[in-house]
Amino acid sequence: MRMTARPQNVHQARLLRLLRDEGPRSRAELGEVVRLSRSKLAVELDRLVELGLVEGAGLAASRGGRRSGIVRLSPRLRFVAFDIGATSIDVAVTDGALEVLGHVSEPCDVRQGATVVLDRALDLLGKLRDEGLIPQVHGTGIGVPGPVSFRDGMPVVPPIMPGWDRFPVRDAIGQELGCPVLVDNDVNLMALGELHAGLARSVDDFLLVKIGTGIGCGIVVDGAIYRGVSGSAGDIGHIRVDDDGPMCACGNAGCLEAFFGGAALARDAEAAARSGASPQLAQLLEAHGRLSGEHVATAAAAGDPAAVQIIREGGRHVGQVLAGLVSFFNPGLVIIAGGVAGLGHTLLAEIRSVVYRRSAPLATGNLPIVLSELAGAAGVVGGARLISDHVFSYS
Amino acid sequence: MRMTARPQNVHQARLLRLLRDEGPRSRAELGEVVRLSRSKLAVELDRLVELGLVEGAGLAASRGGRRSGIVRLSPRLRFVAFDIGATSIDVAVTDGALEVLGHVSEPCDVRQGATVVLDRALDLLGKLRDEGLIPQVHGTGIGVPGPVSFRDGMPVVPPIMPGWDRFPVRDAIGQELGCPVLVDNDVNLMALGELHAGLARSVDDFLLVKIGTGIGCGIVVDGAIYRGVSGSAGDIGHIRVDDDGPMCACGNAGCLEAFFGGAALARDAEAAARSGASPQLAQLLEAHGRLSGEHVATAAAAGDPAAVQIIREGGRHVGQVLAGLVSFFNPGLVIIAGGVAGLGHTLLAEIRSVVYRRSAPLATGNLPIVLSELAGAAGVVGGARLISDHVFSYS
DNA sequence: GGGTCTTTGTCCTGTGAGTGGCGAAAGTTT
DNA sequence: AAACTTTCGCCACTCACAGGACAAAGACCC
Repeated sequence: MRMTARPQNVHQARLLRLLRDEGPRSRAELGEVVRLSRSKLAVELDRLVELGLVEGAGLAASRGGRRSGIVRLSPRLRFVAFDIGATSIDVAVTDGALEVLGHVSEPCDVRQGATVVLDRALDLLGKLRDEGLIPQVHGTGIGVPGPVSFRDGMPVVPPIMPGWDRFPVRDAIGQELGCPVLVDNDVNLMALGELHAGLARSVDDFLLVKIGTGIGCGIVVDGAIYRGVSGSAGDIGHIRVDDDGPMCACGNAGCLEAFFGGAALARDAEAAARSGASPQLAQLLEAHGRLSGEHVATAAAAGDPAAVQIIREGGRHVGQVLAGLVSFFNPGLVIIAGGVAGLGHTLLAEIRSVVYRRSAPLATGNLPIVLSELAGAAGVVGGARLISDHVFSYS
Repeated sequence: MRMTARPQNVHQARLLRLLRDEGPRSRAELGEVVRLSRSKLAVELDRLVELGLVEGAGLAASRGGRRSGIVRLSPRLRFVAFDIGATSIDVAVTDGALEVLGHVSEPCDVRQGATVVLDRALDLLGKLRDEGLIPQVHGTGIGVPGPVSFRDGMPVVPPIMPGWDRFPVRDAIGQELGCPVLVDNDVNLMALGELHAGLARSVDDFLLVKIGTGIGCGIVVDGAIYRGVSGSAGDIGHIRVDDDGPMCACGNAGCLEAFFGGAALARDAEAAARSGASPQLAQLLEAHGRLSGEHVATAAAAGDPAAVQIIREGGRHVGQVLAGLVSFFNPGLVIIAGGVAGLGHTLLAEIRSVVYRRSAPLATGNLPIVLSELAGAAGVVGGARLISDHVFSYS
């Protein structure tokens, strides 16, 4: 099998990223954007066509003279993204511009171990392949719900992924699919997704806070993921909120997650149901046997005061931590994502209120705090972006 | 007057930074480090000699054949650094390798306003000039104790610098000295100083926490200062520690600075003196009229339990904030600096204890937390480094 | 419909930067 | 003193790139 094509120099890489992010362009327009002579541009484009990465696509409208030829990424380019969550697998296939062509998802407990879960993910990919969506895979991005050694392409001592520690995910999937593979933390991928297709498109430095089973933060510095020296940057779930807070699974008291992680939310909701503070939640508890964030969202949307109160308090705690991080990091945007983003504007309003009150004024002067609009797609788009940045690069 | 020389391409810039950081090198050794053919290396070095930035310096020891010619930065290169503190001015002159050749310091209240303070700084520079230390100034780095718009080269709404808001420091000094000038926050410059000459030389991502009149943090990402979108990154003095804490000048309660800034330390020390809890501090208070961090350090060194207790509690609060930042940022090193670094190992031990206990294990796995060893020089070395990075670059 | 102007794409040649070989110079080792 | 090693200047050869000339394609004017 032929190795998938890669750009041969920085100019080709630049052109590929341009076509990916800005869409098809006429040769004339490309000439104005990149700083290359007409001859060299033509040569590089010809080479990209030869590599099968780029192709002509008709003629552009005239700008007063001869019509210029439009150039686009080959429609046969395919990136694959696996978004392994704590309780779900998402698999998607995108074209070269990272538009999602197919997306399947199924519940899956990550605690079943690396082999089982990855096999399941490959099965799902097979479904998409059967639909004829995938002539060839040019790269695969994988997100996992825990800390990752990006260099090694494997999880390292992940707290909620037994059986995954130092499992060579990148190399195993690379072997299987015969394409470049990169592995990263799932929150980082969501941040990349927002950078590519979401509200962060024009922002260089921002934070994405994901509140779900756990609470994590993707950090983007200068348009790239910041991972820290051991790949655990953004691990904000166990930042201390209050010494007198509830005990956390990590052994300390008063962690953010102990206040507002998935388990904490269920705990508080069930307490409100049992104490009689919330008839709505009591009803939902009886119907489902247990409660989760979604039930709280439902109850709050129906006007249940206890549910609203739970969300408010959670938002306040998230806001307290976030206020400190905003003062420290001075981001240009903060995005709130994860299952809990369904809690909507009650949550957002509370977070905003705390952050705007407690962060340094210069840092909040022009700081939007918004809910993610990508829903489930952020992770897989981010995975595609991760590997596409790699494939569309030249070192 | 001729414009000071600058490198003409990236190779020359690389060579200059190499000679600055690694010291004089033989042409043969340089050839092994940079990826250039012998001929091109010779050409670029010749041009640098022509520009007056580099010169030959005899022959290296033989490595088994003909001896290679040693090359070094011109000994006539000079960088100037102004470190404007809240209550002091430091002015230093360095050679091309950022070795401090002359350093003068005097007390000066920054609240006298930009014109007065900068004139004073220029006077001090005049002293050094009179000593014949400065044939020509190739660049000047300036640190000020407040937020800076790096792009504009001026302070922006600095809380403790009345009369400095949007004063064009960079352009004014550039006009005066006729050389490139950059202005940055003083904490950022200390971080750069540590990066160049301190304990962070081999670390790409680290934090420098300065505890003095205020509390701030320099953030280094990938070997460069991270400033955030509005230049206020690292402003950690008003991160919330405890809702029930003392009121802060900023209007909120329980800020880190309200627990352990310069004013808070004096307040607690004087309270301990007056309450009779500390005879040592009472004595010092009587002798000096008021107390500061240094007095607490003196008393603690002499074994005064109340002073030690003050330091311990301060360290705990700093540690609580820092633990969160470490989890978030996952640095490779944390340096504690500022006047309070004189509090020494009592402080350090307490900070370490809290951070190692409360941060994510992966982030603290191999995280040194150390006291700065550069004392007063960090700021000026950082200033020289800032402008030298700029002058020794080619865009 | 024809002529003129504008824009785009291709071809081609001149230029200039950079590579690498060769040999002299300068040391070391035997 | 001879043989080997390393360094460095010189030089010719290569190759990539810029930019002009020209052809193709279309707009606009009369």
